[in-house]
Amino acid sequence: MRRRSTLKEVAAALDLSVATVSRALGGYEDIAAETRRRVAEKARELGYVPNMAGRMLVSGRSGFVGLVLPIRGPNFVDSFLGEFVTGLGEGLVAKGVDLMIATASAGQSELDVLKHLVQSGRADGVVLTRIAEDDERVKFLIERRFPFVAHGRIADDGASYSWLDTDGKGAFRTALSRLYALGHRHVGLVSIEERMNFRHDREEGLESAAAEAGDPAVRLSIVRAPRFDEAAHRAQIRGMLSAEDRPTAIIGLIDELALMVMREAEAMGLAIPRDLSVIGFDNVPAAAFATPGLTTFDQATHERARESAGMLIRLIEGEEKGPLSSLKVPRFIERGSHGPAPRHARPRIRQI
Amino acid sequence: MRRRSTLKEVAAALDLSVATVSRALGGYEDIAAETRRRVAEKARELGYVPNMAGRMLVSGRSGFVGLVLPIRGPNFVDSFLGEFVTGLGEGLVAKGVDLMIATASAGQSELDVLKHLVQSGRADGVVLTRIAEDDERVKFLIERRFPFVAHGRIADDGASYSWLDTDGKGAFRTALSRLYALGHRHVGLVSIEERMNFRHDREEGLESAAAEAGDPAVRLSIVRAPRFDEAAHRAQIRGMLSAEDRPTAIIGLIDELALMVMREAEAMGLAIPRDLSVIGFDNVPAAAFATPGLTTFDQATHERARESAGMLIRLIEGEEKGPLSSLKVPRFIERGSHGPAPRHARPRIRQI
DNA sequence: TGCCAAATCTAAAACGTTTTGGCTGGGACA
DNA sequence: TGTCCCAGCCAAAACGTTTTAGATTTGGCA
Repeated sequence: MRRRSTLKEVAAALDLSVATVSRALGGYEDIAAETRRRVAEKARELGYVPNMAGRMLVSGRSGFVGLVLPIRGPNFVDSFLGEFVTGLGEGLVAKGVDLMIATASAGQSELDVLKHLVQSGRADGVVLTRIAEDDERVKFLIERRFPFVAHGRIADDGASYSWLDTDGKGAFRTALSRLYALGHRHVGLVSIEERMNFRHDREEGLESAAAEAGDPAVRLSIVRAPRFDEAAHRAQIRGMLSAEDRPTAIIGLIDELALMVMREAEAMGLAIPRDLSVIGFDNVPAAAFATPGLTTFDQATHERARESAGMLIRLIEGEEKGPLSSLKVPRFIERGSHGPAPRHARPRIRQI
Repeated sequence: MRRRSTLKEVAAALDLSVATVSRALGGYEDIAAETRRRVAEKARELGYVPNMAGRMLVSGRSGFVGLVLPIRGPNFVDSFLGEFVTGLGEGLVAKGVDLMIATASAGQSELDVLKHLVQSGRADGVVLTRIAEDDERVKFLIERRFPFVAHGRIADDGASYSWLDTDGKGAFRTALSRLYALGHRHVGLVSIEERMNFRHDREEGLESAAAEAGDPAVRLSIVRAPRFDEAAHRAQIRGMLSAEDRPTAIIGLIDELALMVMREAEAMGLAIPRDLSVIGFDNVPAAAFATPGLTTFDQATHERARESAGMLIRLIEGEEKGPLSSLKVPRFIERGSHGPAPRHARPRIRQI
């Protein structure tokens, strides 16, 4: 088993100086091509791998990009985050940057973790997910002039920092207009309580589309419960479905909620899409697999994550001065969970 | 916004030497208590945060532990891995160690990524998940004498490296004997094709328990499909359920598969648990939420991950010489998805 | 032959920390 | 009074790299 060797050792083996070896490996032009070749060969032979610490020390960069996992639990790494992390990792590794994942330990807030990350210099830039309306992490980073990319915008000003986002507003407008065209007039939305940006965005899309329909018959019913409180969500869904004038279509803020609607509806004896149309957002794997398949929107999380990696690296390298941004329109995936509004008498709800 | 300051600056501000400041902050006894106090105060005042690179360089440690994400996709970060990552992160941060996540980019194997991680010195130790039978990563790390902890054992020798694992064998024995006691004689298993350790372990448990029942009526039907090939799994499940002499109980190697069984069974008009008992493994959130709730085993992934963090750190610090190991028995979570075998499907033979 | 520019290489400094092996001054002790 | 010890502090080296400013060599040309 060969020990890791250093520049000094490679230099000694070739009777060159450390500086020459360093520059040769760096591909500098002021080193003769032949020398570069010899150095490269010897380095390989000795199993030379640059020491990060040495490099970091002089460059002032850590070669890491940080991601702070949100604190919710116990399984807050949902399929979105999982996909995001892998996409990010792939995008970074392609540029020779590594990804560090920071988690909060008991008693630490997400902001504390972020501060530690930034101040210790363990990361050269960070990626933020799940931007809240008026997010304190964003404020901190901007004030600190620390490179970051946010997955999601802040409600008001989108100009002062770099972000990339999905057009949830547009997506939910699309959803409503499709449903409207299919005859639905009363549409439900199962949403969350947290003041997240994407929630705001999507709800706004739904509301604006409803208003623009110019049809007094159009009606929206919105219920909200804390993000991970399944019991509360279920209760609200049941309440919505067992109301005398229940919606003929229900949209889930995210697939998870839409799938919950489907299951509750089925448990109550409603057939989908005959008695109820359901639309989600995210296109999680389970959405394709549900019966019927869940109609939803795909935001290509994996690709967006790769893209944010590239964006962040450009920011860190200082290649770009101004903030970057990118808004992508999610793809509408039509499966079997939505259809024409039921014409006639509604089936009796099975009491549970 | 205050710039990060260095030891030198703190030293200058107090008219002390860098060495003294370093030792004072390190809490060494050969620095007067009063001096230590003054140093600590000034360091706080100046916002001193130790520079990792400097520290790494002299200590030879990076302060990182690595985890290589398995390559499968697109969403290979399932709920197990998500929970594992957060648990690991929490366990590490408590010790001042950070977690780096390495992903493979196109064309790289998981082993390549691991090698890079180890050779570049970016991590002081690694955690391995999803151990295959005869895992090449394990071999590499052992040969290299690189500290690591595996979540899962290698089939043959469990002595030569550190691991922690769940007693899947015991769990599946439990599952079978419970089902047997409830009158089930023909039990199905929906498994995967990959030669993973946990698969081997659990299947063995089932088979040994079946053999030990000493009842010729006991019969096992096992089907296997590639881990992420949902279509294949569904087809196999349907095949199993539509057979003339279908099992009265089906066990899923993991909850995901068990839930799939439940959905397919319901789609085929079978009531659970009246017509079919289903048992899973993992206790994913969806298991509690399914109707009826899925009976399953809980391996407390989060806590196990924390534990592996502690184990790995002890290994890195060199506090422990010999390999460490820990085998935990998963908790049997009885929900509504299993019950007595249907009478008509099979004559009662005898109670155990 | 002498000079100059280009090509190639190098010494040394710098990055921020920890650790080693002292140094210093004062009190205890003979 | 001289010697020794000890608490408290420090200078310098070391870790491995990159970069800067220069040194050396080579060959062309007058």
